[in-house]
Amino acid sequence: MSKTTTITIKTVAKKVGIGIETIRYYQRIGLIEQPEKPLSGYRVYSKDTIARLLFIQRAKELGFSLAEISNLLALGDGRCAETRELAAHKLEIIKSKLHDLQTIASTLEKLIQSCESNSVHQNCPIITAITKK
Amino acid sequence: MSKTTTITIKTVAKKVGIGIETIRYYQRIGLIEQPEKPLSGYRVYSKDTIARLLFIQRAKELGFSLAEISNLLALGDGRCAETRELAAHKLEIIKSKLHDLQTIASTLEKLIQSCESNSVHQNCPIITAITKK
DNA sequence: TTTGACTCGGTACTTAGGTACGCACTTTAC
DNA sequence: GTAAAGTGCGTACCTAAGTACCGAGTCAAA
Repeated sequence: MSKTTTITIKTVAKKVGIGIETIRYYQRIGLIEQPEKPLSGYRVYSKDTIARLLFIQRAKELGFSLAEISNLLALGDGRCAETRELAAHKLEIIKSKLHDLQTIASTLEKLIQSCESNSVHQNCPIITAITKK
Repeated sequence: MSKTTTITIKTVAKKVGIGIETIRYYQRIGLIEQPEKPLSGYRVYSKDTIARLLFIQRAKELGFSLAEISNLLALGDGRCAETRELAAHKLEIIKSKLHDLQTIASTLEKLIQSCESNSVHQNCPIITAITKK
């Protein structure tokens, strides 16, 4: 009496929370496999595919690119050191980006402040600062 | 007796520190103007163009997109409040990105640590964590 | 059985910011 | 005066991660 839904691509998309086109795209670039196509009819997906897609989603949230995720998946569960290497490298890049953004934010903050304390309507300090650095 | 170099596109590129193709690209998208072309010969650039390009470079360093820089340039020096608005909006976006990256960095850091204290060769904690979140 | 929803497969388009190429000219250096 | 270097212009290509669209086939419900 259980609803044995055949898992079509739409079901997968819903479960994972992505679009059908995205799944097809991942298939095109080889990030996930396409299930065999029955002689006639629609392709049927497995729970493994859903799990893999969920993995991909979470890795994306951690800032990994699809290419990097592909590597992570290829490494799998058994090569801890290499996985750690990948993660550490990613962390370095993220830290460097963080640093850059912090510099940018504090510069912008200063510019905005100087602008706020500017009563003259002419000669915007922000523009001046960018111009004359 | 002074070296009156005609400012050709290559001169501009060198002074600003960008490629010729980039200058042409900026012309294509209307970010900078193309000087009139003499009936025969090469286009001659002005110091204003160089200044404008330097402005663009610095604004880019502050995280502004070319579209935003276009707005900044259109606002010019006289509309301080609007410029400040643009900058403040940018700052908000950058702060939000900063926050996201910080979250990502600390998650990654934890994962890497758990991986380092893992003596077993099987079941990489990083993969496990991404899988089971 | 027919209609509407779904799927397949392929191709094209999107954004942002360039980069590259090819051909015909022009300018400069020797 | 001739060769090399530089320029103009147009077009195509690049990355990343999708998104959109099309025609033809398929499935499910009424």
